[in-house]
Amino acid sequence: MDQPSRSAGTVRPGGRTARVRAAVMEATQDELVEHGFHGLTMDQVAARAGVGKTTVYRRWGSRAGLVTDLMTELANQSTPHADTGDVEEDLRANALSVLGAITDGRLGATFQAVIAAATCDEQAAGALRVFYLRRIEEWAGVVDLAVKRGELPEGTDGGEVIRAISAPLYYRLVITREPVTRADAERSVARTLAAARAGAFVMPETAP
Amino acid sequence: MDQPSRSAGTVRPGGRTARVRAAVMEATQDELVEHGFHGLTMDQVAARAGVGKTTVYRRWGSRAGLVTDLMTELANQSTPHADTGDVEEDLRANALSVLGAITDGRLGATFQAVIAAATCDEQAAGALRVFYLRRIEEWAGVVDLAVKRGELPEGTDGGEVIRAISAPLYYRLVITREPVTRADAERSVARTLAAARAGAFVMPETAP
DNA sequence: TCCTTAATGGAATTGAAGTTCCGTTAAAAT
DNA sequence: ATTTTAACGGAACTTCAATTCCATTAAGGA
Repeated sequence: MDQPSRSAGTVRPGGRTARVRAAVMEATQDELVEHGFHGLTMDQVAARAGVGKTTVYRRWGSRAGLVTDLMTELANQSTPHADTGDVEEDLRANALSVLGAITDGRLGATFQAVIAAATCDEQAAGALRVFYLRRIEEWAGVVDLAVKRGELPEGTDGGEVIRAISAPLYYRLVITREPVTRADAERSVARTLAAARAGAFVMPETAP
Repeated sequence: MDQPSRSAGTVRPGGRTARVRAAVMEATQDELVEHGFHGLTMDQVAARAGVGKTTVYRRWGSRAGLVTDLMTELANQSTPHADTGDVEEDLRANALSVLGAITDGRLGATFQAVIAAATCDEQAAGALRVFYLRRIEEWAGVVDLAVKRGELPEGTDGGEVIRAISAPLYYRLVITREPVTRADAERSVARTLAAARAGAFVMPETAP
């Protein structure tokens, strides 16, 4: 068979190839919004994009390949962290951004699809991990700044704080499947901040 | 076709029917451990259980039906919450129990499978929600006791505390897909407790 | 013990997802 | 403008999960 394949679309990326890619990505998102990841079929995507299904298989290989590509695209659009001069405000901005990514119609459907895809595909799981670890690293900066300003204890682990902010939201989304609201986001910020101020995010020294 | 079906196996639940059920549940778990939810097929389960696949389809309807049944069985085996007289100990017991459910070979594979199933099936999602909401309600008791003992502020929301304990563990498991360790469980307890002591889990009064 | 029928299981059928074949189209180089 | 060949796309083919059919087995009541 043709490879699942990073070879197609790289040598002549102009004109037609680019149009095909755009149409397929667009169609994939539309299908995700309407049917979710489990209802996504290569056939439907191809038809909707007005493209031969051979092409979709050749360039993306599988449903997971499609959502992985979509995720990679989102990763490149990610914005730098907030910097309002106040940790609480910055963390709130982060929480609301996560809330949006989860609940927002088109974007939310895409994220939820990638999460679903990650439960059954290594490639999608990898893309998801890379996306979030980058994002965590980026936003950890607001904690470092807060420490420098003396708002939080010396040694507070920024990455862990950022994880703690979004964890309850994803818990509701994936595990208990309760609605995720703005109030949940606000509460998460308040609780994480309380713990951080109490020094619960100060990591023990590991270096000699 | 036959219904997906709650009618079969209910009128004559003795002898053969019970044996078939036990064999199928056993085989389902084995298959989940080896191939995960996405690699679970009705065919394989039937073969492994030494049972006609018609029977599996008739009684469980789909892969999601199988894992849902498994989940329901686990729900009935759930144990009462700890009561050591010390919130920290009790919450640690909860965190370690969650950790075990996630990482333990056979049990962990089953839970992860149900979580995966829930991303693409309403029935499985419902079973998952019921399971966790029950569990949360059960363990919320340790917080109520702690409040009575004066260890935590009056009005602390037990359900929210319990959710906060496990949220970071599931976040690592499902979203960033990092290994989940005992240290993560301990940290989660420490942080949640710090926030709780600071009153961050006291819910605003809603009654007049 | 015998009878009724619930429940099972082997085998054939269906159908949709995935794959391959090969001719056609159009980038990009000359 | 011409040539080369990357990339596309229609259609036939393959594969395997899901479904249906019907004969067989054995619970549970008389």
